[in-house]
Amino acid sequence: MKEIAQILREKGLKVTPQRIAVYNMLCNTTEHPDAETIYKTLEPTNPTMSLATVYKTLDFFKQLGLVQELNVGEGRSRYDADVDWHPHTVCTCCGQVGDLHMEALKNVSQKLAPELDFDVEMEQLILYGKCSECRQK
Amino acid sequence: MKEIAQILREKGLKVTPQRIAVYNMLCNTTEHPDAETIYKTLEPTNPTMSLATVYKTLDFFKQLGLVQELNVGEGRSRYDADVDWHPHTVCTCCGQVGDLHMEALKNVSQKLAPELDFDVEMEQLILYGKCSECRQK
DNA sequence: TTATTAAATAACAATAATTATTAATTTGGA
DNA sequence: TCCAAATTAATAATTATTGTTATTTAATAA
Repeated sequence: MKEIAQILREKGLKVTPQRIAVYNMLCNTTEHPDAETIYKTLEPTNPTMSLATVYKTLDFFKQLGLVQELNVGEGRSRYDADVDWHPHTVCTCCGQVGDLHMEALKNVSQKLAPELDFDVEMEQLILYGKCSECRQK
Repeated sequence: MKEIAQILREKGLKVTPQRIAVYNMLCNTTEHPDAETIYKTLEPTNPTMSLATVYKTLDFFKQLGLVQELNVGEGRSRYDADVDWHPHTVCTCCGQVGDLHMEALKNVSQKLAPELDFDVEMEQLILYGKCSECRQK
């Protein structure tokens, strides 16, 4: 886990308890939570934090490249502290959002970039289907 | 262009001017419009149609597999009458959303499915970057 | 052609996610 | 410790979408 305080200080940005709490929460989950979930999770330990601050902090981290925003079509954004490129899985049964780390899928488009009349900066691959738990039913 | 009236009739569903208007509008554009844009575009010719009807019609078509919903992270959904699988491009400069039709990118995940502990039903690939127009600046 | 009925629509209210505003607080440096 | 600028909490506002209901319409059969 990266030292968020240090990262912020290096960039000359202010270190606040709210930022540390949001970043640590994201680093310690694989659930790809949305803003509301992050807020609810942190509420017991950070009772004065507001939801708007969670949104602003996430936006701030996004600009810094510390978190990745993900929209799987639920009408709200999820967040991931793993900013290395990787595809995501979305279970159409239980809604679980997971990570895939497969070299074979990495930069699929980059390999085709010369053929494209498009300069790819970033790509996103989302697989919708049934997770292993839901398949067993 | 498919005959929407016939498709609806075959399935025993009602053919209404609103449904025909929405479907034809979507078939005649490559812009992947959102509900608001569809509504605004149809307003001159269908002055009594309401935005809620556009939403309901789109949802209805989605269930029927006549249109595809697409969320590229703008906080709203776009719609595409081309339901064959294809990746999408999103220009980070002008916001344009385009289609790609490349066999090489088709079913990327299906080829890897056996290795995955996940039963893929559908996949979505979005490439973010610069479109040809924006690159020339 | 008209009457019937179930489905669809328009109008509008309500909700949910997110962003904007602003006064008060806090951080990091002098 | 004090100060200035950045950040936060509280809350209002906005935007996208969905829900409700009375009215209208499409399809069918008399």
